[in-house]
Amino acid sequence: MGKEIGITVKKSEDFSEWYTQTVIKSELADYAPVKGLIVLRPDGYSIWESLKSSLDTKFAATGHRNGFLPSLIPESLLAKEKDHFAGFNPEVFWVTKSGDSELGDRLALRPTSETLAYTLFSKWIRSWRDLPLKINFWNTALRAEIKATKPFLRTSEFLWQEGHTVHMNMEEAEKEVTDILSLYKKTVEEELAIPVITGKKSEKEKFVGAVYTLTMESLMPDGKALQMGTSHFLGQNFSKPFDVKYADKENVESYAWQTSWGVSWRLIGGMIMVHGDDKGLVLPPRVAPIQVIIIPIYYSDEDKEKIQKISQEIEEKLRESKIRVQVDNREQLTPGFKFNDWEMKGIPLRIEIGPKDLEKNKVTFARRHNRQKDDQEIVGLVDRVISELDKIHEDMFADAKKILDDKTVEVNNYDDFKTELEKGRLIKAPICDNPKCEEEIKEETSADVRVITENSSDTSSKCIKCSNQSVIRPLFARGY
RNA sequence: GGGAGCGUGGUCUAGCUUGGUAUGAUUCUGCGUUUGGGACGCAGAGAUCGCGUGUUCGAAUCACGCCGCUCCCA
Repeated sequence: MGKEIGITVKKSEDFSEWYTQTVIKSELADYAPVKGLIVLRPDGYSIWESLKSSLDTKFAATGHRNGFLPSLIPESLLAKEKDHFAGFNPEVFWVTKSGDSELGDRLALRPTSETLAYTLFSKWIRSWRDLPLKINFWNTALRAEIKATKPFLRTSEFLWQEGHTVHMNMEEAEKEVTDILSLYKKTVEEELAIPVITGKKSEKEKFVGAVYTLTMESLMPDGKALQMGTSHFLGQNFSKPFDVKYADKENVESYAWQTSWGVSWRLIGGMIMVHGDDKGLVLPPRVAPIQVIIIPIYYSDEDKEKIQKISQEIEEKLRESKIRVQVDNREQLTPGFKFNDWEMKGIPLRIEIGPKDLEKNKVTFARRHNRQKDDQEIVGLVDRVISELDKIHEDMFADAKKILDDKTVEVNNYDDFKTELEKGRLIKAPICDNPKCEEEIKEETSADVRVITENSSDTSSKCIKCSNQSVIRPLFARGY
């Protein structure tokens, strides 16, 4: 008995079902009453807040400020940049009525805010003294997902941040795009312990309306790549239709150079997939809503009093050192149940305190990520908890990095390409500069160019599709 | 775009073929005993059987329509 309480499938056997159960049962999120929408519960939101605060600190340090935009965009605005509109139109939710009366201009529930923000930018920017303009918005975007929805990965409304900047020249804008990508990479690696590969998107996969898109990608355990964040160099593609102009020092008007970039709660989905196991969630310590859970164990009233007292003392000390800690004092549950419960919820470090430990002036550490247990002296405990949490983070990152490295392979022909793809690999393969080849590969294998890394030019191989001389060696995979 | 499955207390589920307002477990509440890897006893709570229409004396069950959810493949 009891086995049905936790996750009922193995991660390696039914990944999709495992993912859904883990999200719901660990109480990160739940389904909303509308298809394709989810509700973030406090544990899920807490992770998002950690990411938000980490990003906000970095944004502020690089001169960005936060603002807020409305969620409705008139159709006339959204349609101003043609490619952009064509790209987003199929998944736009339209508001056509207020009460019973039809609206004149349909209103879009923002799928992204470029058009709205840039209308404002053209009002705000007059001279070179107004630049650079660096603004970020924490909000949600709505993109209708009719089929194949999945919590955090593919939902019709998602939490994200979208940054928008305006610069005097191309160099500065391009530097911004690169800086943001490395800021993203740092955040994902240092907060979520997820290794990523950075580079450029292909022409085919770039953001509609951008000159080029930088991306960071990671590989999930089911062999699909997940785009974890993007940073777009927009050039003057938007400043022209939206009239974002400034007067330079010689009072000559020119169009500004722009960027936009974003990460979403998809990062949480990636974190669940990369680190989770058959027992459920495994949380990276730095974003865990609870980092340390203390389980008091006792048999007699006498023990109970003693152990609750020491548990509380340890809790207070840890809390003084800014560790997110909680004592599980639920009396109706046995320690065994609590162990399983907190493991399903992914709490990185569990401290068990019972009579046997106290006799030795010790407590027991149980680590979630590798399930190792050992004794620890109570003296100096706080310092050891702090270093243990750091070590857990490093371990988790190293494990994930090893898997990513092991699963990244190079091939030189189409047959090997297909074989490796079936094994769920991230594949480095040479292709020519004919966009048709990329397209046909996608049609035939459903794998696409995920990222073109730096130094990936390769003119000495043959395109895996047409056998003509290759140009680059990008990374391919099936994507989410 | 194509296909499959499902909808019954909070959760999982029996019943549906062969119509008679619902089975069991878990959860929840109270009391007591318990507590080192998913404890137990007793008492109690909790369901317009996804929605609508029809057939019928009577519908979870039959018919038709609708809605929703999940999964798989392109």
